[in-house]
Amino acid sequence: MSQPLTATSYAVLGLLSFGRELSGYELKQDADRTLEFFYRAPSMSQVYRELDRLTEAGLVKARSVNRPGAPPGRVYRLTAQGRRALTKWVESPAPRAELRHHPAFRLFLGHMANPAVLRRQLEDHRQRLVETLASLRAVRASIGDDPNVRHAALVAEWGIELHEGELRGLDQVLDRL
Amino acid sequence: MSQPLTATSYAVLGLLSFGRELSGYELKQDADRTLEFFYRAPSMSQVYRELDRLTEAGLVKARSVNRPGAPPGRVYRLTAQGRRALTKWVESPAPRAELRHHPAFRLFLGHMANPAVLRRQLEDHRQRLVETLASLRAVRASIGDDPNVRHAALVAEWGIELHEGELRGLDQVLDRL
DNA sequence: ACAGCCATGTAACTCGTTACATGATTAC
DNA sequence: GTAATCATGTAACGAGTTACATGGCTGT
Repeated sequence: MSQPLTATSYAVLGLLSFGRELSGYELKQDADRTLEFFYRAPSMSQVYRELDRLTEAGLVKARSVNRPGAPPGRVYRLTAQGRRALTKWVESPAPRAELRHHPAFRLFLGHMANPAVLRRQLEDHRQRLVETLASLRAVRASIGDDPNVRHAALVAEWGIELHEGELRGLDQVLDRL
Repeated sequence: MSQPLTATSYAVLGLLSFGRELSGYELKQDADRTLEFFYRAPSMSQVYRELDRLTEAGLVKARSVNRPGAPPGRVYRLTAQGRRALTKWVESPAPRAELRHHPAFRLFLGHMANPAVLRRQLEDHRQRLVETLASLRAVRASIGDDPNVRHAALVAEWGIELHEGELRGLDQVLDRL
């Protein structure tokens, strides 16, 4: 009996759905570069655990490789069954988006803090927001209009609007604080 | 030796920092109404576990009560030590905001889905977004300019801008899809 | 020879969840 | 009397984290 898969399992499956065979290590790097913007990138060890699980369930298949410039390892690809399972998951109703907004949490409890410290917190967050926006714009630009990653481009555009809204709101807060 | 507290512990502590004594049950309700907008509201059982932990650490204090219209129970209040601990936490650097955006995740893997099903997913999310915005505006309006909950009002305003940005981005995506 | 990256895993642990158990009070 | 709400917990589990362990390959 195979245990039920989680969103993280499908994240790994999803990264393999773009056609390239990937090692656990490469999967982690991909996750850090793409998934990170709208989901949580799993830890290295979690990636390997998911790969074991997905292999056992027959959704991915490993192949041993000896690549130049790297120690021997394994690369994974989707099986036909994995492809079907992924499609089914993508088409199943998505749970609501979850937000764990620590800086907003601090603001909510602002009556407990020194006002200058609170403002500093928000300004630090503003800096990170600006950086995130720059990364997102760089990602969007690097994609161009490659139809292969059309949806990734849309996600990037969506993320830009979302973060611009957050930045506008934050500036408003800093004004009124 | 008391175990280290988590963000959830401080959430409970934070809800008690507005001055009212609250029961575990009331804390859960408050969390669902306020925290929910920018963080995760803990489950009922988690709230009780945190209260035990915070009591043991001397950060909150319980008092037995018999209120009309309810079975006997306990209400909690912050201790001076709890107040200090909370201030220290609020003033400590906030981790970055975390997003687990399931609908964006589905869009990212849109190449695996039937286009009509994908669009439907996004339209369902749009509906929820509109509802969230309405709730946030209602919360903001109900607060008025009560200086006691000034920061909560700012969080609501911030949330409105953020979600408006997300909605704009989503409509753009739906246009281009 | 040593730093740094590529690569794979195990062990211990924490957080938080769901399911379950219990029972008082109030309104119908 | 019975359903809904208020109220408090326990037990079992799951998902994911950090810390640790291991080792090969490449460039300086």
